[in-house]
Amino acid sequence: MTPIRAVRGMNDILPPETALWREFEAKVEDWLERHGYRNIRMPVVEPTQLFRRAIGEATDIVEKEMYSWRDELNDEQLTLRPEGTASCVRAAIEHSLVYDGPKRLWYGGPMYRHERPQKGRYRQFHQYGVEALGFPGPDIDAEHIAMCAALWRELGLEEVRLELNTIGSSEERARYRADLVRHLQQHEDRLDADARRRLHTNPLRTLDSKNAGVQEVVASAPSLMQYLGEASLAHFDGVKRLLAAAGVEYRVNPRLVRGLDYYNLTVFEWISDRLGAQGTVCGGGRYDGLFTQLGGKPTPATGFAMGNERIVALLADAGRTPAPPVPDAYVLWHGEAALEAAFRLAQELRGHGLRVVLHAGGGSLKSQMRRADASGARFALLLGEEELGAGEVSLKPLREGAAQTRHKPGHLVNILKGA
RNA sequence: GUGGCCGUAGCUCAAAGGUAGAGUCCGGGGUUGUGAUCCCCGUUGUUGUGGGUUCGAGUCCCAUCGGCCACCCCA
Repeated sequence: MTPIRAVRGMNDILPPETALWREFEAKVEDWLERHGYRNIRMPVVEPTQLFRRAIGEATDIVEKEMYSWRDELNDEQLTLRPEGTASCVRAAIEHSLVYDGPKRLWYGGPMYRHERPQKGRYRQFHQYGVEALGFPGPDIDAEHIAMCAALWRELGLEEVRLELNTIGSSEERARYRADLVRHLQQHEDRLDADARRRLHTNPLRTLDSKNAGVQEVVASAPSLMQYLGEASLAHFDGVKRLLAAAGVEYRVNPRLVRGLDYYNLTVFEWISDRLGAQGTVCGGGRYDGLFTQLGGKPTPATGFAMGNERIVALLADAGRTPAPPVPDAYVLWHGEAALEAAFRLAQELRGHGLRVVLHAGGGSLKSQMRRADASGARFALLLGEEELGAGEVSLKPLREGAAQTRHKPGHLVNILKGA
């Protein structure tokens, strides 16, 4: 019988790597709560229409990367969420979360995109998402960026750098878009297939094309910055000023555009050079239009998401794997009669808050001892050895080579706790 | 979705068309300080899968699945 394998691009995360994940998650969630963000949890499955409306029909995600199907029982079109912002805003509208004022929210969990797997890109991957709903000013944009900077510092990731841009309002973008399309069409012979296809669907995306010929055409194209009005420029200035005040370094990248249609004004990306082609560790920006796009009241908002696999990869790369928890005692037993006593002893010690591993299965005393040593436990407790008196337990320190001693079970708690 | 490289024991890797191996791990035993080191013995494979070429295929060819990398895209 051929064994069943995991679905392509969807990975098991195994010990000891899970220890690194849990440490990362604990640090991130502490950091979020410290910044005043509260946890929200949304379903993994949403109506397909949510993402079509929020992310945009002409985006790669909606065009070809969503896990979508028809639930025949209810005749509904459903989709495994490819990102979290749409769900979060949907929930905010559905439950009138901003009715009594703006909200700072965070969530975490798996996202699904049907892409070809490669390093740092998987079909099921994990994100932490952070959304600030109902805040209009550049201060909240800067807060998001600055809190990221703080997180990288706390995680010890010094090499992550910030790229920043503004993409203006939808009106400004529309005017720019028309001129950009005109320019691209004048040089259509030098565009690649992708750029041509996007001419009428998503021309802004050609700005960050890696194709050399396309780059030349883009270099001579008008710049979006020239189309920005006073309000947009002031917003961008506000963000930059606060970042400077907070000592956050950034590089303005005028070609930085986002792959999701809901963004406006501020957009940013945190990038590492140590991850190969998938270097973006965190990305986000402002999305003032999304609430109305999804049928809610006009509500300004900003947010960002980080790719957990990529960040954990950076942590692992830096050799930051935490030591596994060390048991206080490993209980061995010699003979069936001793198993019962060992079982009871282990239970009792655990009841006192001690970490106790009971040897399972048989094996020679030597192999049991090897297990005890491999477990990292501080002490081995042996029951049922011939030289021991009735009810006695032999206690052997595994670390510092001290002599082994004999005890009644009642004394062990104090010894193990005191040591 | 397109292209390049790669799939041999649980893990790390040998075997350049001619009997599938080593280290590690795991199990048993010996030395020992009932643990480490050291010594002896033992288990582990449809060589990813399916076809083909050949007297003979882990090795060559085709397909397929999976992995890695790049394009693409994004977190």
